[in-house]
Amino acid sequence: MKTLLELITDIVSTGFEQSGYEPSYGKVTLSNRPDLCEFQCNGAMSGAKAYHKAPLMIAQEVAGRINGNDAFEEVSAVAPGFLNIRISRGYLASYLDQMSEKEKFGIDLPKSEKIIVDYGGPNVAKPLHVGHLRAAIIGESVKRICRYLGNDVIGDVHLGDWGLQMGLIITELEDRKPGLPYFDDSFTGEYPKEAPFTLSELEEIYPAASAKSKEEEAFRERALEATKQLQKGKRGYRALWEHIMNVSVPDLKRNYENLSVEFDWWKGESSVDGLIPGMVEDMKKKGFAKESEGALVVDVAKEDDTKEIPPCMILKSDGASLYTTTDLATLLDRRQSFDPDHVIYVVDKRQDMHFIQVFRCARICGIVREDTKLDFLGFGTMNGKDGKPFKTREGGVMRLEILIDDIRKTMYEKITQNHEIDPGEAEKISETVALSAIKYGDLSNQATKDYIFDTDKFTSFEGNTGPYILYTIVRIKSILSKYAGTSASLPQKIKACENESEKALMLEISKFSTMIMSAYEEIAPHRICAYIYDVCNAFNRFYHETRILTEEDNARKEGWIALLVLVRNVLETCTDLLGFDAPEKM
RNA sequence: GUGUCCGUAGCUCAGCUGGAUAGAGCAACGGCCUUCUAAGCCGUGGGUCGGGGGUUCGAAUCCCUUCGGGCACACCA
Repeated sequence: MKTLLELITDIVSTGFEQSGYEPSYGKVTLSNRPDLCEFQCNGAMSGAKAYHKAPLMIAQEVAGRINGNDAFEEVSAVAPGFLNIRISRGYLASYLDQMSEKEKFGIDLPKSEKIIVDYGGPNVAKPLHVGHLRAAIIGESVKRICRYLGNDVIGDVHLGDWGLQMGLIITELEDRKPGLPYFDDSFTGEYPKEAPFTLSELEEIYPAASAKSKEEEAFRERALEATKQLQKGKRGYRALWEHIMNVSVPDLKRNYENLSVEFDWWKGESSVDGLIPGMVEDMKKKGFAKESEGALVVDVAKEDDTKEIPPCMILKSDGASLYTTTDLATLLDRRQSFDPDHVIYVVDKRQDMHFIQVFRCARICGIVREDTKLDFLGFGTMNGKDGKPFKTREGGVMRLEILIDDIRKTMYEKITQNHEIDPGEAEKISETVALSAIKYGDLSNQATKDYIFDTDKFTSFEGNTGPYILYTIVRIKSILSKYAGTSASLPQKIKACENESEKALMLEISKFSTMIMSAYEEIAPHRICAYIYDVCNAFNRFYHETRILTEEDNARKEGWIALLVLVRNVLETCTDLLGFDAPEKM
């Protein structure tokens, strides 16, 4: 069904047309002066020049023509040429009625596409830290939004499991436990099933090895060689790699589950290793890849570049593959197994150069279809209150688990402070609310910008926060469940509103379809946050001045309940798209 | 150095496909609970939209320039 803006635009456009003007001048937008009107049309001013007429005259002409329309309460022409519109209560109510009857509130689904959202990007053998938080939160929301709009969507975690970090771990392990059969080239038996390390050992080995490689050139050389040997299929290294995966991946899964982040594919760089030789051969054969300074590269520069774009490196001079190689092979794999129309990467914005190169190279070499859309949603850094990258108090990297746990504890304290509540229940609720605090705090900012992670702000129940949103939903649910206790079924029919706060709430709700389309087209979850915040404010105002359950006029009461059902459904749909839920009470 | 993103209230952020008086929240101050969750609502104060120029009837928004900051610039990922 059409959006409210489209419906009104149709009427106003007809008004322009009937008055002898181009109908496209009838485009209606939300008013930026809510004190004067709800909708406005500026077409008379844009058209004034073309018709050599005073804008106000045009506006008056059109206003006269459409003023009687029963969609409008009032249409007025105002200097210098604004067309100010107030919508009629009956028309608004019937629009909301249709919203509540229709699937997905009556949005017109775009043409369905096959989409892959590539987010997460954790490295195995390394604990998730705050740097992974944004990818997970934003990517999950983007995935859900795409899916809601009727697309066939795959979320791929795209593990970092094939690069130098694996070589570093293997080399460090060899130094620590040289007796292991994995390092004995003459060993031909079966390797042990049990991993020669625990998760916490593994998590300690990587940073140690990483630090060592920066200080000892020889160690780094060995790690690079080990990486290459692993990729070439050295038996003992592959067996070790399996162990690393088996120890690390379940832990990653558990962590993502705690964040309500769910991947359809747990593929990684290693998954596409087999595709690399053929892909490279093909690039060479077709003449796209050539040798440069010992390495194999594809020139991706364009004439109109405003700066130099370095060639895309496919193989290092030692013959090993790297980040770009696996990303290209991944695109190839995706084409073969899923053939997506659109791939969206949710990755730190510092990697934009990498993706410019990969995208160009993929097109030049024909790895993706010509019409496949490739998008890079680069997100900004999560900073601490000091405006610098988020760190622990000691200055180290903050583990994700610790961060989440801290927020949960804060939430638990707040919840138990305010109410008498069963500790077990408080525990569950604080988990739910903490997740909303973290996710909303992130998503309410534009993804592309850096933002400040402020625990005090995010966990507050006041202002534009997750807990405030949940609190509002809980209020609505509370009324509805009380009403359900006294009545067999919830009424569906929304009545024309009587007071201003009710109309304001209905107007906010009516913006859903416009909002969801722009959130989708712009890949911008923060649009949803801004929308539900407005809806919540409008609801709380309405709530404050309306006694719903004690209303004696039954018809009026039922209309309100029907409205509340719609508001709740819209809000819960939105929070689900953001990746969190509301509890029944809090 | 080159490129790129950003600069809006004391703080954190919206608004940017050009429209009327630039919006929220926090913080400060003042009101509102015998009644559906006061974790709420209502109100007050707070701004040369970094500076300068231009396009336009109209610019926070588009263009140029300048200052300040973040980030990236082939053998890590």
